[in-house]
Amino acid sequence: MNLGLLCYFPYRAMEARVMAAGEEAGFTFTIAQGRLLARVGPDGTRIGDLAEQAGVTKQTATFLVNQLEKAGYVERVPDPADARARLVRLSEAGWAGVAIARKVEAEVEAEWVAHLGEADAAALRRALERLREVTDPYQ
Amino acid sequence: MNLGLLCYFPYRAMEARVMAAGEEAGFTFTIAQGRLLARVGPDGTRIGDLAEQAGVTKQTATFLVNQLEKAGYVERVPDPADARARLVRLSEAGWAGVAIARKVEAEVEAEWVAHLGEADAAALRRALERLREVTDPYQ
DNA sequence: TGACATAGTCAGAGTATCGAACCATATTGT
DNA sequence: ACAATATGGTTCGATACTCTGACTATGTCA
Repeated sequence: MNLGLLCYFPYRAMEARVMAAGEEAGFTFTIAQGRLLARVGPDGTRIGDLAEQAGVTKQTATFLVNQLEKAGYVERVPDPADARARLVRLSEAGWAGVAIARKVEAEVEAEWVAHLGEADAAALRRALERLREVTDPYQ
Repeated sequence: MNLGLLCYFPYRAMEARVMAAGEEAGFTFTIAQGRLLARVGPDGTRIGDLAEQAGVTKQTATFLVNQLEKAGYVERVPDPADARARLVRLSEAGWAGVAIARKVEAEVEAEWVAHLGEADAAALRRALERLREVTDPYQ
């Protein structure tokens, strides 16, 4: 079993738990929409940056942000730093969704830490952060 | 940054490298097809098991296996243990594709080990394997 | 033997994704 | 200054993926 695939299980489990909690709480966004929504920063994020971080093309990100905007989770505002760009920002409903996601993420992570033990969990985090240096071209 | 998301970067990087190598070598399967192909065991695997491991429904797996079968990467054979079931088995071309994937996986993993150091990489693997116990319902 | 469960497929519809082409604004070189 | 080029984003068209629901065939169990 290669390390990449071993990384897949926690990732998938976390995403499934977060999505289930979102649905439970009445949020209607899809997985693909959620992946973008979770990456919108506190002061807004450009479409292109969302696309890079989520691993999709700009076109796909545009499409998904359109859905999220129609559903009322985000809004587009001009980017004061560049007239070509627009910032995607969370609406109140978007913030509520992200808040639930963060809460569930913390819960799941606590379960994992309990399973691994504090020390091993901390080591895991450090190793993953270092691995990110060579696996995330957009960090 | 939550642990689930930290797991996403290596997973995505590994998949991208493997897919790129496959394309380079003239293989034509898509990402979704590749995810199934990579999970076909040496003696064949049932559609339902492929679906569970890849995280899609049986219907989707049926669809993807149809594509893979048309493309000549797999074949369906009766499961001697259960007349309802059929085993998906790799064809010669399928084996060739998987062989390349395994080779690239090993190369990428070697890069990661070089970056992390032997000891930390081994610890990472152990932690991920233990995490799998609570995040992979189908192990 | 009948009721129920399981493995797989088919059909239909919705969602996601990409490549190509395009517009508007920035940046760069001369 | 200004042409050439790069960048951020969008639209369009085509394709791939995925799901739900309904169905057949076989297995299991009381």
